[in-house]
Amino acid sequence: MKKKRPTLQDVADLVGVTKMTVSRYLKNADLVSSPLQIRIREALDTLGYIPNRAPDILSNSKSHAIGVLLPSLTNQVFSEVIRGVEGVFEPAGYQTMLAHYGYSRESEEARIATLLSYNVDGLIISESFHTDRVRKMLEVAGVPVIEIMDSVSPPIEQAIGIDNEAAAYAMTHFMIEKGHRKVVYFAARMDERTLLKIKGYERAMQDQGLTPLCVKTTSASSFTLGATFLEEVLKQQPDTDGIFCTNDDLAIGALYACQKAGIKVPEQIGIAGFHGHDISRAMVPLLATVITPREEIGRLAAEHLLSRLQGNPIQQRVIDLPFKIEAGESL
Amino acid sequence: MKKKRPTLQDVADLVGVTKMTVSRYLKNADLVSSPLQIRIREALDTLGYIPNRAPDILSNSKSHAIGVLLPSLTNQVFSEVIRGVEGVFEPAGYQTMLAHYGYSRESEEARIATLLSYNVDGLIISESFHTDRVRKMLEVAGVPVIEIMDSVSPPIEQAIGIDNEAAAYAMTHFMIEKGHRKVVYFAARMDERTLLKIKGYERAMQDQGLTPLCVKTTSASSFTLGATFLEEVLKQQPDTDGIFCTNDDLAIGALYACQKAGIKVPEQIGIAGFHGHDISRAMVPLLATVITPREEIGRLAAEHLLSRLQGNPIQQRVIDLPFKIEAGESL
DNA sequence: CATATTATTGTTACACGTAACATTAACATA
DNA sequence: TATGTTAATGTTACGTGTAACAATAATATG
Repeated sequence: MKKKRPTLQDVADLVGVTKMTVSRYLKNADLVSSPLQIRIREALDTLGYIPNRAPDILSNSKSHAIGVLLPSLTNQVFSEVIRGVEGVFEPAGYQTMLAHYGYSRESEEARIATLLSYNVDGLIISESFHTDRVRKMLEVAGVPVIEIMDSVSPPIEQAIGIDNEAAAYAMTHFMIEKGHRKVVYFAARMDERTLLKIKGYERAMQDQGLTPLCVKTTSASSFTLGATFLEEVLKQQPDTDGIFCTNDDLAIGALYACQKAGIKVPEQIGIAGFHGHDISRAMVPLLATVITPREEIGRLAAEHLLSRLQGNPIQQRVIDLPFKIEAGESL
Repeated sequence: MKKKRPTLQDVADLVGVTKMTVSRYLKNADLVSSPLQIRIREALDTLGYIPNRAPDILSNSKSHAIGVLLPSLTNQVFSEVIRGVEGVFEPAGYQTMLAHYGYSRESEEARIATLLSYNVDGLIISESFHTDRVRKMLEVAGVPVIEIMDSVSPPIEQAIGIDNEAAAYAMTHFMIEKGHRKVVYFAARMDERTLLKIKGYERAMQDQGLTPLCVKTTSASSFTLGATFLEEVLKQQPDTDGIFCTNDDLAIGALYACQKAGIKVPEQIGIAGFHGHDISRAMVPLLATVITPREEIGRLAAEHLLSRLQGNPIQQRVIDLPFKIEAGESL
């Protein structure tokens, strides 16, 4: 009953040639004679032929699809990474298959297997620690892989990102320079990058003889969470005079909570975030934050992957991109 | 040189059975004898076998992949839609292929063709107007299609969304009720949904005997744009006492600009946004906005698509979800 | 013990576009 | 006219997992 969609053979039959001739037309119209070009074009139109990549993928395993595996698709950070990736791959004629693993290693394994089962030509993934099973899969699959977000070393093949630990160290140091002493760190999610940032923060505090203090949760960050954390800290450590948050969301939440509570920022408490989203750079007061090159990470990852798909060798194993300390008005 | 990744045949050879037996094991381990189960498991492990969906897609054209086509992948609205979709399809064992078309119809055609060339089992798309070519493609492909975002009528098959025009009408009406008379509309992008909202706004103004005024641009919205628009309007229409923005970004940008310029919100100017993102519901003052069920749209679209993939008929052609007027503190 | 039944594994064919090679037709040149 | 060259189209084979059917072995039943 449900007629299947037309194949090349159907088109060829309508024209009265073999499917190979139609295939040639599709690849490059000038490979067939001009009268045939017209008739084939008409037949394609009449039947509404839609190309089918499956047989080609099967016989030469080039899918022209690349897999992008991220912890989350909603987090704004990763949205911007995706924009960077798509900006390169879409014009290059590659289809991106996005997957997310919700920060779970098990899920990461399953997602990579799925992407590979669709014969993606390359992978962009976003953690630097991987289980042995994942490493084996990537090796066996033999597709180029790029790890993004942290400039981790040594990478499986190639890594592109920032030095999260150094970035957190720098911002903490900057806050101390600005006169904040009792600086508390607000952490959420507790993923790999957050752990690195905590390390940087703690090191910076200790280097100045100060005592680090971390408020943590494994759940996702949000504006509300920033506010909740602030209340908690003010209750337990009323002399806190600085808050460094693992991302802008927490920072903005904390800042609004201060405004509501009548606490002056930055006079009474200095607040800093991480990433430098648009909102942080438009709000009043401007948020102090670490500006990270999220879109560029995506763009570069895609460009390097593309280069390797074109047969070029790895150019640079680790690409460490610069971050920037934005002073804002909240410190 | 580059050893290709192992096939079922390689695994079968190692065990000393036919690939059919291994295929059975993969589908349901109990279909093969227990001693074989162990040996197959070992062989799979040794070789690091990765399933290959291509042949199956080719022979029965069920890919267990669904295509999601959105105007933009970075816009927070669509991020949340994606979350809703993935929340359903991921546990159901479907891989989503995301694509975006940057609000261009040409690109929409190309992207749909690409998704179909990978034999997606179903499509979620996000415009209600489509070219004839697109309609033909969808018809020929014979896969279930769901249109999301606006509760448009009549849909190709099924549409899920909100009534954008009614929502804009309701908010405009609410602003007028609150005493704002010279309400200006800030529009960006000028996509289908924005046009509907403008229509609702204009109708509401006219119904109250007021003159609608729209500030427009085809470029993307941003916080900065909201600020720019505000300056412009204050120069040209200094007696403006209300601003209704096509999304929260513009509204927040305008609100911050007011704060910087010393204009009191809502006393001098009332400001309203659209969508009700987290930030709008956390900021000071709370933004008046239309709360839209973005994630639910994604979730419902996925659930209905899944139901149809399981062979069920269309249950309801148009699903019109409720929006909510959030009064906030900015009106 | 013979036949029926079930459990387990094997065989064959298929999906469809394209690379590689083969053929035919058309034209040019000596 | 015979041979060489090019242009245009055709033929064949291939990739890999699985449905459908076939065959065999093992067990049960009368």
